[in-house]
Amino acid sequence: MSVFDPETIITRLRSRYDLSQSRDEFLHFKNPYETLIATILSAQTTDKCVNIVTKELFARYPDVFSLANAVLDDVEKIIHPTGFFHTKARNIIAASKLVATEFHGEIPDHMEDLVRLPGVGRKTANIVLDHAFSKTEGIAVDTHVRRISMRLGLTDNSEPNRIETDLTCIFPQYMWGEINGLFILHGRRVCTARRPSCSICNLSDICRYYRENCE
DNA sequence: ATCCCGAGGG
DNA sequence: CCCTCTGGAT
Repeated sequence: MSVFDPETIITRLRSRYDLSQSRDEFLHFKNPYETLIATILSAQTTDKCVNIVTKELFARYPDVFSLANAVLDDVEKIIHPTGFFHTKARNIIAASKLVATEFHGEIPDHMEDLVRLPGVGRKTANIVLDHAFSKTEGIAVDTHVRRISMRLGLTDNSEPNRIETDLTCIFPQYMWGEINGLFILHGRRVCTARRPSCSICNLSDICRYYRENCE
């Protein structure tokens, strides 16, 4: 058995984290429109914050067409607590306009199209595909996924695009969505940026970082 | 003080 | 590769 056996990694993380529970808050959005906007807003902030502002946002702008015609200033006021409010407000309005005009009001369900929307990078697109369409097309590389992948020794690259290539090569497609969520939870709770809790980590025996720093 | 379930631009 | 945009949580 290879030390990077995907089954080993996913099985051990599954035994530690309940993914269905932690995703609940994020999955409650009714349709792809809500999921897309909420995901764009969720950059660098918490789910709780996004849940609060989207309540008012979606009450006032229930679909792409209403948001496409929204006044920038009004949107900024509503989403202010999420941070980066100016950029985010411009982006969600511009993205709605693009969806309304070029995609007939339907949120695109493919990576190439989603990434064309302002404010949507590969990370956001992956989450929208996974949550709104159940079509995970890759592994969304955020800081947690990046840190864990490099510590375990799954990749030597530091650039997100290349890390994603390495990970999608190591893990079979049906694991992508789950690996994503599990790595993020593990990164927040155990494999933290500073002072990782290696003593309670059940991956330490196959971790390069642990071998080189903690043994 | 430091970090976050980022994106866009230089 | 670097920087900036922002607020909130810890």
